[in-house]
Amino acid sequence: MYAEVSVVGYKGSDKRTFTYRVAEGVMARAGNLVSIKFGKNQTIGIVSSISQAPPPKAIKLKSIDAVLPIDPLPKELLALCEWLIDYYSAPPASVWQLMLPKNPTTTPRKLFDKPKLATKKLVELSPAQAKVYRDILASERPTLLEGVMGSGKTEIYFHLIAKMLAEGKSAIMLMPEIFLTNQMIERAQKHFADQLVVAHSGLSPAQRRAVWMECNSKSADTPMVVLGPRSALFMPLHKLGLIVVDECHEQSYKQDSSPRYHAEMVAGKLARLTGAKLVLGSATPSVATRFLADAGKLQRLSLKQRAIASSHPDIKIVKKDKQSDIFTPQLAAAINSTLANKKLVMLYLNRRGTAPIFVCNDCGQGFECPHCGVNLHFHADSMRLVCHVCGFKQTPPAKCPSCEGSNLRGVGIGTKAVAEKAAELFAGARIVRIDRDSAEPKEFKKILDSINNNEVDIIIGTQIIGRGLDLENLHLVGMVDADYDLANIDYNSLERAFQLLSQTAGRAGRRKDRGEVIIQTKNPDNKFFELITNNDYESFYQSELALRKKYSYPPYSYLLKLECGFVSSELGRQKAQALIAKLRGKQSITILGPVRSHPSLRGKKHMWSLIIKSRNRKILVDIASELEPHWTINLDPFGIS
DNA sequence: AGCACGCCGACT
DNA sequence: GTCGGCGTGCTC
Repeated sequence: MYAEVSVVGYKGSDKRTFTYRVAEGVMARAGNLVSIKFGKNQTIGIVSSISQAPPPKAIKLKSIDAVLPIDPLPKELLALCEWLIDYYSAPPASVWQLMLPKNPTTTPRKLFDKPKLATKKLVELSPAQAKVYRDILASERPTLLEGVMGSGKTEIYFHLIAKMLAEGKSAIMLMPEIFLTNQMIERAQKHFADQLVVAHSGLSPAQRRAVWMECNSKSADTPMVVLGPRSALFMPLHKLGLIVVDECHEQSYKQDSSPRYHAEMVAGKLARLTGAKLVLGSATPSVATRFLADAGKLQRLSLKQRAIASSHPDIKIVKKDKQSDIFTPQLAAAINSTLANKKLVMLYLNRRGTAPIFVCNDCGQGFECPHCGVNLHFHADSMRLVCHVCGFKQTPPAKCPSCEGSNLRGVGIGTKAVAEKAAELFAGARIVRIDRDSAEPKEFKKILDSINNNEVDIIIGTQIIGRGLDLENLHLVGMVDADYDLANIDYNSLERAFQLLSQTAGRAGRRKDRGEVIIQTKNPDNKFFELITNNDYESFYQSELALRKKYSYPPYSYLLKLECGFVSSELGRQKAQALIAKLRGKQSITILGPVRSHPSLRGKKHMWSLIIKSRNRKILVDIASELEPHWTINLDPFGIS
């Protein structure tokens, strides 16, 4: 007997399976994991099929060494992986690795104590929630659920999950990593107790393996709930009844290493393969997702009012001119009065460090990361120039290396500059800064605790504070420089800005207290701010969609982003030109580039990229599948730069 | 991923 | 010459 085996240790893209001999007496079935030799390495394979006939070409075959004592994987999941390889033109092994834990052979010790909670009864749904719940269950189509923060989406998810469990079916609930907080996990644990499995990034490899094994071995008989980030889609569940993708517009649902999949799309495919219900939830769905609903592919439901009565915050747009300080008088006054009322202030600026640029004032000489080619940011507290891509650090030189002048300085502002200035202006206020520089997991928890213990007056941070933090006492949100979010560097910048600013603004005010938001900008007349002020997603969507149509960007076209890198920059440019020449004359595509990538260096390699646009996705997939191996393939990239 | 092979420019 | 860095191809 012969087995077609997907080899996890194979990094190429041209072959999908390898044929192995199955020795007499070895029981191998499709879906089994097997231990095999590949080249000189011992690796793991997944049996995709078994056949009696030897392969047509005479090749020396190796034998399967052992069938691992693990139940065969769900066949829908194997089909999903096959689909993923085709749909994203991804290296097969990268897809198999998604599905398998690091070392599936080792038997786990007992790793964690499952909470023995009596299952807490679910809160009864309001009439509006109950209608949404019924419509989701009644519809053949997947659902796009539009609802602002606090509108009670989570309760609906929980009711749907409970219903599935009662029917003997499992559920997957995806959230962006940043929303997967202790609070959320505890809430889910209270309701689902030992039926719940959480797959967050804090798990050790051994715990991850235990969770994986539990899903694969138990879920055929005992339904389970998996709560996790995008990778949770690949948990081996045998009877799947429901997939929820919460905050489905979040960028982190697109994986930026191979396989470059989007969890929204993959969830859709898995739902079709398994017959599971699919719910996509967001207050600000991506233009692409909302467009699918308009096209009739999704049922659109919405939860208009917040479950907890409170109104949309009062949003003021304040003009900032070239001379303005970090804080306009209006923002400074609002901060002072908020502090006087013992309420919390949140200041948002989507840029870390003290200054994003460090230059010689005499000759304009800048400083770039030797590994990435991006400009280094200045951090005044540590007196370092830091690369925000790879973390490279250097001490700023005392003299300009080009003209020997000593007028070196930072230009522009980041969160550290805001924190410094705030400490000066609002003496006595207790200030914390939250961004990637301060948000090491344990550090982050400490900061959160101090906020919850009312030991903080002003929180300063990047987008992490707009998304992750849910604070009762928060009254004022100040956006220090909204123009940075609007800087038009990509076709989807506005969409991202709308999501970020409306989400961050939504943090202000709770219950009786109507929140206050002050947005500082040099262009207060920009129509965009009117839409933010009125929380008008619908108008934003319509105007953005018109732009996409005019310039033929998604959802009116598909994109393929290609990247290559060589030690010689010239060689990369030549390879790109050669590819363009080869594609010249091909129908229904537009090629943009080649341009130097951003970041332009990856170690010693100079990176070049191209964008290929088409209204026909299949054309792009075909182009991708015929490329030389030095190209990295990114279908449906998040932006073109 | 690793490893072998072959190409090419640099240097004794 | 030949050494080493770099790019490519191969693994049932």
